[in-house]
Amino acid sequence: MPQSKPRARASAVQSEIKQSKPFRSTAQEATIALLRTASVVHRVFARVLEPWALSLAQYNALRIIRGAGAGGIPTLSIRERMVEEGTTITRILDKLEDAGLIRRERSFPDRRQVLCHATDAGRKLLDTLDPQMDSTDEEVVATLNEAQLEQFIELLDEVRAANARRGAPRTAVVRDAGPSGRSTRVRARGTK
Amino acid sequence: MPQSKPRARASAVQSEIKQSKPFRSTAQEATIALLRTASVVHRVFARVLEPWALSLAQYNALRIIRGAGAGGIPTLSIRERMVEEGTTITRILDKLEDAGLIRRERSFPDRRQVLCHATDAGRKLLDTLDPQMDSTDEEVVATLNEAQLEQFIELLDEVRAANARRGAPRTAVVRDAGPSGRSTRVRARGTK
DNA sequence: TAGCAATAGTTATCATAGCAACTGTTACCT
DNA sequence: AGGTAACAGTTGCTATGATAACTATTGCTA
Repeated sequence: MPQSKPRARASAVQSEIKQSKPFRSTAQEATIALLRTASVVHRVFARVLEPWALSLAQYNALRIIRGAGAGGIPTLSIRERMVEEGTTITRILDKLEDAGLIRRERSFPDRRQVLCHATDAGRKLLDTLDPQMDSTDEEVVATLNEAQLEQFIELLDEVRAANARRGAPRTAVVRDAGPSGRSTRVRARGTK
Repeated sequence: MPQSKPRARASAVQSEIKQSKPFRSTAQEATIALLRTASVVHRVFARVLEPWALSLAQYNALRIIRGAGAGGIPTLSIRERMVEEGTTITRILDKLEDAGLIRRERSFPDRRQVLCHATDAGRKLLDTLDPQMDSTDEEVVATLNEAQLEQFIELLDEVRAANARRGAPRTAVVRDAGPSGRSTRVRARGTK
């Protein structure tokens, strides 16, 4: 892989973070731009949700639960669908339940599962929030035209797909196998 | 910008998070892709740094401090240059100091400032880490060619620039371009 | 059918992000 | 000078993220 070529174009990130020296590579500039941009956009959404005392993670979970409909949805299924596949799903749901936005109940007959349902209050809150969040989506990327948007998504998808394995959260891990080699529990995610 | 048109191309994000319905808009798909991708990439870097018990934020701070050279650098200048412009710079530096990687001292004659310097141990650690981190930068975006990389960076820069104000941390330090040339700290919220 | 592993979820611990309130220091302005 | 505002940085509080250890239930299988 060729290291950075000298770059002609002025760099926004470079001036923003006041680096005197250029990035060591175009690749580095890209990764930094990605992380910085996501950080900024994350805060934009957080600001929108702030008046309702909802975090972005809570909002996402709530939307997933509403999307599941009357049948409810088990806890870990929610986690799989979260935007940031955090491992803290239980506490997020605790908060939503405390706020009266969702309801949880053990499922039958598989009593291991806990099914989550949106309450009327939860659905009502989302009805209020949806238009604002939709607008925010549009505003955040408003500087890009349709073609650029498509490009943007494709580039992001490629990068994410290429790093999905290395960047997967660490989940269930081994309870040491021992010499028998009998019981290696492997990562539930990132296996294929 | 028109709301979502029906989209032909298969969506990676869509299948990953198991949405049954399509995104409500292309804009939404883009914002979700951005946040998800950054989350994955962040973890990739975290994994690389994990053996040294360094967080990505700590690594960035350390690099900034090393870059400042012998003169040292004041605390808040570090924060301005951080990739994620977090407000927790003091505690990040505490950890680096506890680990013996940096040294802090009150500056003279302006005794408000605290200048940070990299120790020999800090510089040595970075010398070890730099090649690995450089490789990781390359690996993360390895699926993109140079032209795509440039595109990627430009799109990210545009989105970030457009949201910089709304997405700024609340106690952001704003270098006011006022005639006096003095810098002023304002609350991001009431500003402009 | 006894034993063990896999699944579903919770809890504990630690580190970090975000905000706001606080201390100490310097600069400005009259 | 003296008062006030601005600056530099720290600390407390709360929320979230990452990981691992734990309980309870179900399923496999020998």
